[in-house]
Amino acid sequence: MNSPATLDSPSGKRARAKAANRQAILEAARAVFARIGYDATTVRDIIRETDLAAGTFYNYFRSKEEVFEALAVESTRRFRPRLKEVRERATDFESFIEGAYRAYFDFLAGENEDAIRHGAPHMALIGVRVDTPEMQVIFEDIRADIERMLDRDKLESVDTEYLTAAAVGIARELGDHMLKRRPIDVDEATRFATQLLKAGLTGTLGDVPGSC
Amino acid sequence: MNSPATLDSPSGKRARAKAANRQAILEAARAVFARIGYDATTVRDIIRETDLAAGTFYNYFRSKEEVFEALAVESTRRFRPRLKEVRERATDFESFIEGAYRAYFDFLAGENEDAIRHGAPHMALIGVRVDTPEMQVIFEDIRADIERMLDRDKLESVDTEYLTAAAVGIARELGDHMLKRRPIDVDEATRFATQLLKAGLTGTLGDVPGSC
DNA sequence: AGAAAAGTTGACGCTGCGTCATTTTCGACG
DNA sequence: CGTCGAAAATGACGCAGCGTCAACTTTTCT
Repeated sequence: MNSPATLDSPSGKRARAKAANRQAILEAARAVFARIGYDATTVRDIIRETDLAAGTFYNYFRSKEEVFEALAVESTRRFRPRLKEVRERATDFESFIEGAYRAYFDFLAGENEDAIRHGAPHMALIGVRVDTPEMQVIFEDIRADIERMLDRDKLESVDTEYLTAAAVGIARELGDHMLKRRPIDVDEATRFATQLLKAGLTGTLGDVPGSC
Repeated sequence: MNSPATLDSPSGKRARAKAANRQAILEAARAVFARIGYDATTVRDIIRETDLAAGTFYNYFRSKEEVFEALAVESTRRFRPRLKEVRERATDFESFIEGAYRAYFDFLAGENEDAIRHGAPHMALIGVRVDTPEMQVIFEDIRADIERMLDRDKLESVDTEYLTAAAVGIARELGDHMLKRRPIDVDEATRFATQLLKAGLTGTLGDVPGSC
């Protein structure tokens, strides 16, 4: 009659400990990266933050780089469902773009709010500027979305890879600058990015001159 | 009757050696970064590529990070005059944007052509994605240019920081993708970026609806 | 020429890395 | 329960690269 386990904690004590250790290392790493910066951080710094021994670290990750990557993957994992929701709600190109930008800027603000609150000496942008495979998956997601939206709406004579790259570039750079302003204004950044891309696109699509 | 020195090599033997050593270290670093990647590179790897001793490295740079930064500064130093020329030739906003994008993409292709020619296992993008102070200077340059162009042309009710960020973001991301295509087509990237930003801007500026 | 200043050298002590033999913990089964 | 094998944790060890520094060499100045 004992219920076997909750959903996210596996059956045995063994497996539970394993998951907990992995998580502890990830959290410790996040903390240390934020405190002293990624470059300065050593594997020992990370493991010291947990109650594990040095050797144990290597049961979970091969290196500090791999921990970082895992953190990045974690971030993208958290972001993807948001994008999916946007995709499902979107009725046309504009609403998709707007939703996607809002989702990204909002996510970015959320991810960095701890770091910001604590003065964030370093590494405010965990998991953002990195080009992990997971990041490329998101890129392709967006590209596919854009392609679909364009098909649905109008022409498709656009270089969707470049268009996606431009959209993503705007998001990244604008996001960085948004984070530096106080108060952080997600709406403002969303409006700016959306309008720019929307207008830019109609201008690009409407290759045909005199479309008025 | 002995001519003192050429223009770029200072008077004494001492000073000349110093400049040469510094340059040797920078070139060695560039080579090693390109060959085995920035992370894997050690100060010893760099110095081994020169005929200097380990200790000598530290007479010139505090760390491998500092060498990298110096390389980045070198890159931006080489880029800035190109931007200046564009600024001087530009007659209106569009020609400036086009010139700036072309200058950047061309520069990027040039900077990476060695790495690309040699199979570029790593580190194709030296001095690009880094946010050095020098990079921020260029950002501000561009922003000032954009502001001036907008004043000259029309309104100025735009958030020029965000606009610049968007322009730069497009350049960066598009540039990355341009480098991955064969053959590398600077014209194509320039056309795409220019048209997108131009159209986006008229759409943004022309907040007034029905501008036809 | 001789002395002082500037620069180079490589050996040294130290820190952090990744491994691995040993020990501890867990869970399966009689 | 007790026993046993597998899984995981531990921390000491050898090693690699770091940054320093006292000794040495080269240049410059007078």
